[in-house]
Amino acid sequence: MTPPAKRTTSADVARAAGVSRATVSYVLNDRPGQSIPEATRRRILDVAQRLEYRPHGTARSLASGRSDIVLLAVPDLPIGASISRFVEELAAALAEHGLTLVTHLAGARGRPLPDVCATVGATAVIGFTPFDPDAVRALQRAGAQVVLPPAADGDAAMVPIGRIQAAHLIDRGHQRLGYAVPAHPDFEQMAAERLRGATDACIAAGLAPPLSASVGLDLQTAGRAVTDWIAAGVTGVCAFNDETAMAVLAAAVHHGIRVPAELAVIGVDDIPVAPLAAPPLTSVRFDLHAVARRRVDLIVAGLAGQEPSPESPAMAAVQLIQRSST
Amino acid sequence: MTPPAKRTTSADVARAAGVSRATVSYVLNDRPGQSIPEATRRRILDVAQRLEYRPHGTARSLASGRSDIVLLAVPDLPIGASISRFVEELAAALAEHGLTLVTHLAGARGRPLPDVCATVGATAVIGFTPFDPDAVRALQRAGAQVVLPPAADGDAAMVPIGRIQAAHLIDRGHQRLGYAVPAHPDFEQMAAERLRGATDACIAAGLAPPLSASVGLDLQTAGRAVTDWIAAGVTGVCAFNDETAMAVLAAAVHHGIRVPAELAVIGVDDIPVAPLAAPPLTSVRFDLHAVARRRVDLIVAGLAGQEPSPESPAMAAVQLIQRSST
DNA sequence: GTGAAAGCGCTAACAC
DNA sequence: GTGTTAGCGCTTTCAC
Repeated sequence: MTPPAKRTTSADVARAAGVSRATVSYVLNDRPGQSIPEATRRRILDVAQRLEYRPHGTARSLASGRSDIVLLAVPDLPIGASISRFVEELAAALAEHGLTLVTHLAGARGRPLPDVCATVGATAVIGFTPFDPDAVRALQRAGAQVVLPPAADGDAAMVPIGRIQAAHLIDRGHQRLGYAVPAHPDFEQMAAERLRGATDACIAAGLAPPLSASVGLDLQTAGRAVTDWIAAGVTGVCAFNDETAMAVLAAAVHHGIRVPAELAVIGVDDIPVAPLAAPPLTSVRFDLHAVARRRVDLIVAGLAGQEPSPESPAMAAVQLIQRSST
Repeated sequence: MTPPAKRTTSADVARAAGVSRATVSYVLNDRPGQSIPEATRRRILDVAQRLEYRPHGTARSLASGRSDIVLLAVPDLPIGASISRFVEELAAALAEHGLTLVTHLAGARGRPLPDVCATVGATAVIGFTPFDPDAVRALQRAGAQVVLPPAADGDAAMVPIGRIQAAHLIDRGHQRLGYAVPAHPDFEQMAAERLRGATDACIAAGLAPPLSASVGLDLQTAGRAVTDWIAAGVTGVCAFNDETAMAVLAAAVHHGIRVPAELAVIGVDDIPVAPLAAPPLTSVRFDLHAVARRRVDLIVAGLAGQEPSPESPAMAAVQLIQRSST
């Protein structure tokens, strides 16, 4: 039969160390202002280690009200590997504050986010795209103390990406730009932000805004976009992401259009296969580390009761990876 | 100031419905053998809905011992979009059983898995690659009642993939096969399983086992592998995954080797950009849905106290997506 | 059929 | 400094 595998409880530790459970609690959470003799302290820590004691998070959070669990809601998008880098950064940064990150994939057939939030007892919920006020309210009622991004804010971080892309092409002499928006409707909002960045760059350079076109991951739609662009005199295209960029690339090659001579293409994310494209794809990569830290700061501040936070709007450090597609 | 946002508690529902908390609990969990009048039942359900009552998972699991939370441990690998499809299937299948799935990305800088398990109070833990006995024990002590895959078992599901790949190439007349193992060390185990499948297929067809070579996501290593293969008379290559396959493809093109005429290549996963490769990449896609259901069955059985489960070894339904790289 | 009461493992006042 | 005590929100036996 399955071993019931009794967990080690805080009482076990207390007994083995010859102190009370309260003392154990104090030591393990090293609460300040409880001058406990170093000897006792060490003994308790020792015993806990030896017994492989692991605080029962469930009980702890019930008692304390806090849970130290942060829930990351990932939209059900065909997101690539870049997201896992972000998640990892986030988890690491949160861990430094004693917070535990778990992820929930939003998919329609799974459970609704507020349910998940209530089930795991998350203290904070982080999303990729901003939550609307109703969603925020629902999450709060489900126990979340902090919900990010709060309003239509966070996506401001997307703007610089488009700007960098366009600026790069403009730098290289392109005067008429195209923008490839992915066909997937869920990307719409994000794409609009990035396009805005590209538009800003064009206007700042005295050029016309980019000619945007919808591009799916197939030669059909990509081909149509490419011919339209060429017809309009576009010589450089910013793609929403690398997948879309690769579709543009493939379509250009398919139509006998030389890249980058006749059409330059730049993506976003620097996915693993980007260097393997023909020609290798120029891409833009943003500093997930910085973004993650920023998010974590906001959470920690929020949990500590401070309102939103002082400053720092969109400090997404964006890095350009130049390859031969531009 | 931030609204404290008092949660609706089961007591609130009880009061509003004019019954006791016990009754509310019975109705909401519809426990059998508690013949409760349909009228009361409906009233309680109604009130709960109206009050947006959401059971406090934390308290519930503390009281009941169960938690209905399943933790998926995702290895920190450059896994692509296929994983998110799998996660989604899993979440949906679990939801049907009232179980909630959350994911933890394993990364070294995050918190150790047993800690996460204890913190969220997971009832079951699912991994991608088998856990060794020590890990299983640690997770059990952290509160997990079921841990999958238990031993070096689950990966048997990988074998058919390699088999199908090789069989496809053999079918198309290839007599000498190559196998592209990814350079990333963490894929080693999985790759070995898939290679085993490919080897099986070769032997069954009276051919020599595939010539395996390590291929990173760069032209360097891929190029070396390709020239080695060509020198050895290899005409068809099974790649561990699509990324690796695309590296092989790119290297072949770079070396002026025609695909598929001189070298055919087949990948795994059918990632979004696979059709965009030059030439479009033949791939193998497995039925995540079936795999997910299988996993869920094992979990539900395990949670119900039944041991491992009756049968069904490796029923991964594998589907071939034929494109022009083979 | 429904309610009262005893905890689940832990934290946090408050006494000693 | 350390132990005692009262819950956190819920489930679950056991009376009514």
